[in-house]
Amino acid sequence: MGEQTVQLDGLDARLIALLGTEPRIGVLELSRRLAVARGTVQARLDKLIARGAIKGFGPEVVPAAIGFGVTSFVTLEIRQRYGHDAVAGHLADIPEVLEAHTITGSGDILCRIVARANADLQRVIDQIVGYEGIVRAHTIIALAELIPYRTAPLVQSSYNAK
Amino acid sequence: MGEQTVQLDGLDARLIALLGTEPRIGVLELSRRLAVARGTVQARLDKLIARGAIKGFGPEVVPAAIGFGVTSFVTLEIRQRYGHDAVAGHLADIPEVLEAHTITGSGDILCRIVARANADLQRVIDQIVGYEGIVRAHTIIALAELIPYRTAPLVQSSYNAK
DNA sequence: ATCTGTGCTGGTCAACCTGTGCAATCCGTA
DNA sequence: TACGGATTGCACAGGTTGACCAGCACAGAT
Repeated sequence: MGEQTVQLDGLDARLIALLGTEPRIGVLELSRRLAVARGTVQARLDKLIARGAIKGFGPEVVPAAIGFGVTSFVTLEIRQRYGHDAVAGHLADIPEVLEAHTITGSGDILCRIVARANADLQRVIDQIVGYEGIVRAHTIIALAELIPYRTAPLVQSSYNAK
Repeated sequence: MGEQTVQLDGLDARLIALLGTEPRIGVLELSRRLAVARGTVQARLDKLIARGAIKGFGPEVVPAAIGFGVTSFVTLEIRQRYGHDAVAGHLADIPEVLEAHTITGSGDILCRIVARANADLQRVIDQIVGYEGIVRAHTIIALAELIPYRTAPLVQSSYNAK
């Protein structure tokens, strides 16, 4: 359940866009801005959440703002017989690992790491490769954020107009 | 303003954690769960937001749930004289580009791309490399999400206990 | 043409929450 | 000991929520 895909329409898209710009807004205010009935907004929101299109409204913590100014992408090569899951478990224990994916191509896992500074990044990477299931790590440091993570344009482009 | 770093304490961390698990919760309910006064919760939240530690409470849209099941990481090599900004502008026009960073090492820009399917990914990449400022693209496809994007463990580990 | 399910509308209701202001209290530091 | 900053408890008015309902419009099925 929830793993299906949802086809958005214009109202859904406007709703998400509006919530994106003014997140703490209420359902009533949303209905006013969108010029629809309050119940409609409630129903749409419920549906989007129920179907998994919207995961949640969690506070978006900015790592850089709480002292983790260095972002890096690390490609890991793993010892196959250990399996991805075991390695994933190891990575999950390290708070600085913000996400991890298995990937195609050279390297087996790509993960996003943050650290307080370059020297601190070294510590984190040492911690990662300290696990015997990991053979090697290739580190790429992010210098500047050209496009911060966003989904708004995607939402806008993804609905088929009524 | 907002680009400084904030030192969290235990209450901040608990507050963020609680908001993470139950995002639609109100300030009053938060204060009850944390066993502090409502005004304190409000003050803390305001401060966290004002200092940039929390960027917002936007709806977290799941690309996979609205039809974009393929995630990939693309490394771009650019023609230096065009400059990063021009390329960033081009990338920003493509909705499927969810984020982009300048990076160290081989390649100049790393970006995260989603697409409806592998064939669709080809279309998006063609669109990206169609710009003359971009020399080459190396594509890595994400097969599975071992660790979905998270900041909770980071927040937990980042405060110095009172 | 009629029926039917679905979604939207506009309205009501009681209960609750928010934003705001204020005086009192606590606590670390000068 | 005195000060400033943070926290607490309390109060108020106004707005919001969740739940409900009847009416209506529309598309598809009969």
